[in-house]
Amino acid sequence: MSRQVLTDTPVLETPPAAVRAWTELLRGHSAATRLLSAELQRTHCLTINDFEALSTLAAAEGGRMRRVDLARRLMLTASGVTRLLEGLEAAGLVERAECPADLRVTYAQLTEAGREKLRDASCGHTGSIRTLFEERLDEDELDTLAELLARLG
Amino acid sequence: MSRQVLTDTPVLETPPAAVRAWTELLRGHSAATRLLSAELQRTHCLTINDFEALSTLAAAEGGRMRRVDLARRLMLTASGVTRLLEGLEAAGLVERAECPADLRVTYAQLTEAGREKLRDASCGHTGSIRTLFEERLDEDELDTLAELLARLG
DNA sequence: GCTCTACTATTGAGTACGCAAGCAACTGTA
DNA sequence: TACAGTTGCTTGCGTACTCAATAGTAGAGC
Repeated sequence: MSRQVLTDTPVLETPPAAVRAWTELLRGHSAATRLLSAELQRTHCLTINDFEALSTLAAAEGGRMRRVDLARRLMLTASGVTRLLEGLEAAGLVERAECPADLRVTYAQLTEAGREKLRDASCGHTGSIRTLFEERLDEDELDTLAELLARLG
Repeated sequence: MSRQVLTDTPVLETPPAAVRAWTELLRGHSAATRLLSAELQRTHCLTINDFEALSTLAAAEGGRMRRVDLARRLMLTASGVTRLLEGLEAAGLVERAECPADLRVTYAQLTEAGREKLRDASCGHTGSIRTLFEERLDEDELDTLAELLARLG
């Protein structure tokens, strides 16, 4: 059996731009997530998705959304949203509301406590986000980044 | 107790660019990850991190890295890498190698089977990535995206 | 030589998802 | 009215992580 040949790697010398973008997306997401998640957990006992859910509901008309729409918005599966809302309901931040027009659907309804929790957490969390991103990218770059990423959804 | 006041939301009308970039990062990552992960799992029984680990090792000198360096590269914790490599070792794709100079460290060493698995999976996975990204962004935009994301790590 | 601190790696416990399967309610077709 | 297909939601189960605690090793200061 011959020893390992000395060629370093069978991989292309310069990977396609798409692959670089993908690996940087993975790394960037991990880095940002780890930092912001730890901060949010420490200061307000919320996960990132908890916060995103509260914030999405707050922006929705009447502070309510069908669970399935919330799932799509947060890029979760239906079961993912069930589990996420379990926690928020247990904490009294969100409650269930029926839909008289369609008995299959139940709304996720932001409570007053939820709105308050969001107000409390919002300022600090937004601050963390801005610190992280604005330290590294200027305003134009952030716009560009947001616009390019949006096209992946 | 008064009825809910009619103001729609207490949130700023236009969120700062950093916040938009962050939420689009979350959404873009979810969308891309779900798609590519399902594909890779289906075609080669690998998770995204399995693939990234193999590919990172293949690009490293001698096909080996200290576990702690691999962790940093993949944006995982030390324990995360232990668990990830457990699976790859069990599958015979990676093996342990001692470091005579420092008894604390053990290398993760790509095996020939691992190199082969990577070759098998590489083409299809790269294809999926390119399809996903190049359908939505052109070459310049991909470069820009990669560069901007890289600054978050 | 010793001691103290820092680093590498593993393990146990807990968590946040996803997928597959299932139930109930709606919709369209005949 | 009856039946098939779709949609909204939940549940059981598996998995890929994390953090906290632990053990062994290295290196620096004395």
